[in-house]
Amino acid sequence: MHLDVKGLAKLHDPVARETRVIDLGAPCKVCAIRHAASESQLSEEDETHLLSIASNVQLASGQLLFAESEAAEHLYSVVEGTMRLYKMMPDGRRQITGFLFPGDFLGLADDNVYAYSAEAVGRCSLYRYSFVQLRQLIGRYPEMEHKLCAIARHELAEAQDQLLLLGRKTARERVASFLVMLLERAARHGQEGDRLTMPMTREDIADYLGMATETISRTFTEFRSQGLIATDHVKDVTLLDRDELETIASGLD
Amino acid sequence: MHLDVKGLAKLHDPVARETRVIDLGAPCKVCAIRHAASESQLSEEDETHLLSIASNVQLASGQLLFAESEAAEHLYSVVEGTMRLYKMMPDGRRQITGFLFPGDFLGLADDNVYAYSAEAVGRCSLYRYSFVQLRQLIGRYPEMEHKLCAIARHELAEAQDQLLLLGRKTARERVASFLVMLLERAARHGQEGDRLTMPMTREDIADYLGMATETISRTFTEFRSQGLIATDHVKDVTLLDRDELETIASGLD
DNA sequence: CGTGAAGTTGAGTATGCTCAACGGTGGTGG
DNA sequence: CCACCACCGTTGAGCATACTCAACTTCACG
Repeated sequence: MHLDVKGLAKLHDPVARETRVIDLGAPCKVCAIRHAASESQLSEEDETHLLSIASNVQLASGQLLFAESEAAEHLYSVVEGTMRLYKMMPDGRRQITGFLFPGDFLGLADDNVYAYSAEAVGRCSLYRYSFVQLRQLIGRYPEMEHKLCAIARHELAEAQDQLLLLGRKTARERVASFLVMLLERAARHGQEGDRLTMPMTREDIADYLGMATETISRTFTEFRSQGLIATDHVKDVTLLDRDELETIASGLD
Repeated sequence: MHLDVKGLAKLHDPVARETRVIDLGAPCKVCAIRHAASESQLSEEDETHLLSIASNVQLASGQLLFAESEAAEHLYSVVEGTMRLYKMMPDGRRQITGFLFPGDFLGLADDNVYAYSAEAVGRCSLYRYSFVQLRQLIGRYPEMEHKLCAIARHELAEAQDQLLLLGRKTARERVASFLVMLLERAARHGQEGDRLTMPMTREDIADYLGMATETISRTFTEFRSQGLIATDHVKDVTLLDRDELETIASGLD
């Protein structure tokens, strides 16, 4: 089905792994707090508690943050940039389980082992929280556990939507769902209008939607020729007929 | 791709919804506690706390417990029988997001709304815990929130495995994965050996693996003719070559 | 302006779906 | 207890969707 030989190369050609970690000094804190708080769903108070144990991590484009089945020692939140989470099969087939944007958390692990690998899509800045310190923090502020639980439940709901997409939707429906989802996400983060920027490659999108890159390309072209979208640049899309795209996404076309 | 017209009928033909709810009297408690505790991953102490707010629900075969996007008022755990969780598309396409067995929890909701519908595969017995009382319980025993969080994280990890299956695995790989997963589950619940019983129909399996029932059938036949499995009855399978099935499941065949 | 990666387009094909017929099985009622 | 019936499962034939392979174009970056 997908004997992607290029994938094999990727497996054995990881981008160097040293991460630039910066302990947050007082001045950095102030400007960074506002940014993170405005994006995430946490209360400002929780943000402040979390930041007290945070350090900052900078990733180069394509750099690996952690790998699947590694011991999970840190929780992360995205400050700036986009992350991709994925699982690999031994022959190089890849399934991207999610894209993360500023305010999103990653690293919640089952059995203290990461369930997926995490890589930076472009340059990326994150906060890092050690689980050890996090547990102490929860000891003092038990309601923070509830927030973590809410994050996990939210991720779970998103994963289940994706199960429906991968198991039962057609190519058109998948791409339409993807576009609508990205636009909703952008709106939730304050971006108004029908334009959106997709920082990831066609291959990333393909591996997220369970398709081949060529089919992604063809579907974009089809949508363009039907007046549903316009692409100023390859990665900048305008949703010209959002209603129709939502109809397609839900399978009613 | 999947314009299943029969599905439409199903949509409007729900099994009656009255659930038999039994408040647990003292004698019932004693025998039931042991059963639930032996199956679930919770400590006996947590079990006891939970049971103090539990009532028992009995479902007939095919009966709906709750529907997607309904207000979530109760958490449930399976005592006996099998549950299927699923999402539907407007035209009747269905994606089963999971099968649940004794000891499993269901009903953890994002935004206080169920993310999926839940139905009994055969006759089914469950415990029901109201979220209101659960919150009080957590107030007294805060570490119980941590257990709920662990359940959510575990569900999340399982959903992500399923994403890889649905997005990137072939028919053979999906069915092999399914069989191996069921056997591991049976083993975790104390069932030894290579035999397992699948209480769900081929259609259920198909909707879980993102395939057509015919392809499920054909794949079982193929596995049988290759000496990988034996089927005494349609729903009773013996895994004759578990190693090979695991190899196929992971994509190395 | 050159080079390599990313994206698009085309042609042919394979995997798994649809439609259809048939066989088995389990549950119900006579 | 047996017979019937509906549902479930299996098998076959043909086909559609989306994949593979390949060539070409565009874009980003030095």
